[in-house]
Amino acid sequence: MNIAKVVVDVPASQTNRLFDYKVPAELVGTIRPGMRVIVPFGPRKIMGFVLLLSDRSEFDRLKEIIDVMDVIPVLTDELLKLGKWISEKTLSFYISAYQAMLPQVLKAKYKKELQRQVDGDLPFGLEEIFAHRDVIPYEEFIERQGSIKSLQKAIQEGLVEVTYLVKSRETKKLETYIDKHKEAIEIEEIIADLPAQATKQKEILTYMAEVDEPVRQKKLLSLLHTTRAALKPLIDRGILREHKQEVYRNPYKEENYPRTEALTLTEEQAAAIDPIFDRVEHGRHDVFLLHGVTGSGKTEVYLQSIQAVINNGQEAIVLVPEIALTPQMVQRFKGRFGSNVAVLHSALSAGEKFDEWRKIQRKEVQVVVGARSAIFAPFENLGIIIIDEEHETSYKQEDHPRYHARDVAIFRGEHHACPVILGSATPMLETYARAEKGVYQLLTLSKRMNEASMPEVELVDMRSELHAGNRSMFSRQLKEAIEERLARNEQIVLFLNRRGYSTFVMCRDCGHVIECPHCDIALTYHRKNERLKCHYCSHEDKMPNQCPACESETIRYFGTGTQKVEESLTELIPQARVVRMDVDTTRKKGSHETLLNKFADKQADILLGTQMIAKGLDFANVTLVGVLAADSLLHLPDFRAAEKTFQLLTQVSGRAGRHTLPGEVVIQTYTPEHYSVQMASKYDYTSFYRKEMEMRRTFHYPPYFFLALITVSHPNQAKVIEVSKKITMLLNNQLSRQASILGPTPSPLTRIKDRYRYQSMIKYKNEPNLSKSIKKIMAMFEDETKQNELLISVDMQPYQLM
DNA sequence: AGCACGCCGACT
DNA sequence: GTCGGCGTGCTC
Repeated sequence: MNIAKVVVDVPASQTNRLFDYKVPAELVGTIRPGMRVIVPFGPRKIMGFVLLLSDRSEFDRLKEIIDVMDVIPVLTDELLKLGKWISEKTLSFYISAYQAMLPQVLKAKYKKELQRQVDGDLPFGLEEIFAHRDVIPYEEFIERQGSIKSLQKAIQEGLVEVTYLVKSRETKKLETYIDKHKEAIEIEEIIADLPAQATKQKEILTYMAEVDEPVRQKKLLSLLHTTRAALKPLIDRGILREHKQEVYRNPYKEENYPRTEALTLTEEQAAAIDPIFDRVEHGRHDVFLLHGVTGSGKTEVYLQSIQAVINNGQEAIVLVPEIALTPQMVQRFKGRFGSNVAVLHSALSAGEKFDEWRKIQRKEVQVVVGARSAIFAPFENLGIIIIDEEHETSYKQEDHPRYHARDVAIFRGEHHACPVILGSATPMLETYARAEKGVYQLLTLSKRMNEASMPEVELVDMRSELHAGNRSMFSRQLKEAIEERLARNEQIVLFLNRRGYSTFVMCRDCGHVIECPHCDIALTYHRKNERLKCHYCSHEDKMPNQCPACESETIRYFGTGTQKVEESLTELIPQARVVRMDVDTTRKKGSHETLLNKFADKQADILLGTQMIAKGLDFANVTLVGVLAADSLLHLPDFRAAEKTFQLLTQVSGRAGRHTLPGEVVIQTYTPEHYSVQMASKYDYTSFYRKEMEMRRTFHYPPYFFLALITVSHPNQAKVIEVSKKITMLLNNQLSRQASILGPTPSPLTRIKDRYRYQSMIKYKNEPNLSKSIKKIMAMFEDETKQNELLISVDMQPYQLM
């Protein structure tokens, strides 16, 4: 077994395969699959992952592995298999899939250097750049405009050599520890012999004589109110000893999390958790959809399931949407499981993430709570995988490899024969459909805990507000409700969805929105040429002067932001104290927490915000939730618009009246009759599901059809159109008649960074050869993709149609 | 992705 | 002749 099959760190189609290397004698037995190695590749040195060890190779002129970068494999056998599967599923390179499963710091860093080979000055003007140094970075040579020709000549004459370096970025945090180097009795003698004025040294020694373990230098110095100046002579004299010890960067100090106990489950919760316990106990894989209304106690079900897994000696992964991974959320897991939890969150520094990851790798924790990429936690004895808010679109990675955490979870669940729990108050249509078909097991929590009822929802028709002469963005009902709460000292959450506020065109009189006749999707307004376009099928229209439905002339496109809302709010109700939370006010680290604490401490009456306040927040004193514009998401050029609207309204409404005080929700909308608004106001998921399924069937969207999105981009628009058309044609030839190919059409974001983007969408039911066909087509453009600036990207089961 | 090699036009 | 631009093909 002295031949290693290696995936090299070169993301290109020609190198997307295994390369064989000889394992040098001194590394036989050390090198194992899943380790990173440094290998020669052409004239360079690069990093690679060992996938297999073997004793044969087709290739007879093997080079040797230069070095190994790990002591323990960074990828387990399971993750090696998983990476292969992901790259095939998402049509991405093996190397990209493996890199995506590891913390950033394990990516290799490359450096190219020039090394002087002779004494004395270098000829051809090279000495000026070397400036008597033996080694200089190649980068510097280029920066200082060194002549490549001269360099080549010098290399040929053996005066200079090019060397390549491969480094890992990982750094371990070290702390200094102080230890005794003499017996306690000896130390007492030394204390007695110290000069009278050496008080601090005496204190230090007295302290050290009494402890039996090494002490953190930092702790020692602060405890005795002294500095290293007093410590140094003791170390120099060999009485004490210092050594560096690795410590974890610990962003979540355990002491900050008061411990909590398991709560008594409601009847519904108990019924839901039983089948989960059963699968944990019997080590059987199943996917459960835990469909529970907001405030029904899904988290408690997770916590107790995890406890069972821990008792079983196994491990648990919990995925939470990035945006919901708040301190409040971390508290719930740390509070229950203490230091047995690792947290992986994008707000952590690269080093902190690495440390958390290593706790998992070394099996120092049994639970990991994190955003999407935590699904790759290198556990080897998984007992459960939980995906909270499974409908969240952030579980789909938007760049290569474009994987969905749910698919990865199910792969791992099958491998470990353990249950996968998908939890949501508003499951994705695809998920619920699978639960209905019996592919997933449905578990339902229909009631809130503490007998709290769902808040009453009032729909306000903004068209009639307008007719009544109210042109502000606050309806009379909402204003009144806010004032009522202010008078009672209760709190309010106001929700504005800024993202949706884009460019759909709506009549302010009748609420009519201009849609594409073929796609049932709002047309997008293009300011430049005053035209309306469909981003799915390329249908185009000119911007009308009057509403096609009611002939009113108040038809416009929409656009506004939270800042504007805050201004008009303080104008309307000057006594209100407002906290605004959006991307702008939460950019700084920790500001998220600061703002929420301010609201929790009742230093503010109103929490005004975007997406980020829709989820997971739990404030007992909030009795009113206002949604300023329910339609904002509804008319995005996206077939999931209705679903997203329903989900958002339901989530936001769930923020009110979660405890003893009853809650109320006011939803402002221009289309109160739309089924997603209607059903959300009644908390009627099932009816919404039926209606939306009908739409999806009619318009050939998931879950009835699968999608694949091919995006072509290039600086030259004509080129993009030409290539996209050709691809569409080729696809039409290769796919079955059941499949339909839409486009090419300009992407919603048609030009990014001076590149034009066009896309084609494939809707299909059963195309076993689709991946192969797409690969074949991409291969046809390979030459152009390389030399030109042509880019073809494929997204299987896309979420973001941009 | 880099990097070398080699072919071809342009210039000392 | 030979320098340098860029297209082509390879990396175990």
